[in-house]
Amino acid sequence: MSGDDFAFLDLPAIEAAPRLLGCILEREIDGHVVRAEIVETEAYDQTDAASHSYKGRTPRTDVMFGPSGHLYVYFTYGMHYCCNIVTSGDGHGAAVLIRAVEPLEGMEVIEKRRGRTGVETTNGPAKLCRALGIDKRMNGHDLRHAPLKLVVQDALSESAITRTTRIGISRAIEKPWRFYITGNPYVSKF
DNA sequence: AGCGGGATTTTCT
DNA sequence: GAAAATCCCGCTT
Repeated sequence: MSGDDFAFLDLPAIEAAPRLLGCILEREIDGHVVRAEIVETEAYDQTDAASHSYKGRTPRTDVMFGPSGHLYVYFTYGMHYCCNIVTSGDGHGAAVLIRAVEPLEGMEVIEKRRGRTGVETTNGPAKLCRALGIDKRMNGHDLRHAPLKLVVQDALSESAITRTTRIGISRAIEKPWRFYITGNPYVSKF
């Protein structure tokens, strides 16, 4: 796939989130290539009390208001990074949190970076950032380019996707804006 | 398997 | 000063 593969990221986050399932993150790190399939996502947008962008544009959330297809990385709990893919074009303050990925290539590199094996390497938003070497320096990165690319795949069928409420938030907990590939062992919580 | 607490720092009230 | 889009360890069933 090529060209305007990223066009769907100009849709609202709630529509882009399920569409990102099955897409691949390709990372060049430590002289190796690591590839992982996105298996769990959550949508956040400016009308949403749980979103970092809810209260408007700030230095922290600046990237969420920028062009789609870029990476929004935030730091939390004093030690963890989590990453989002910015959606809906300019000015809307929306993004999709990547909550879990399934390693496809470079598992040795991932396990070494994590100090864990199997599903424990990437079944959570901060875990996968550690595994793929995503931190503050990656904030704002355009996913069209190395060393971290989003490789868009065909949309999964609706029957392969489970939709539920989001995890780890205290506001707008009722919104069913979490999506995951049904039965995938790398999903953070069933 | 499940619960409780600690780590540790940025951001907002 | 408190909360935070979390993770890991240790203790109890």
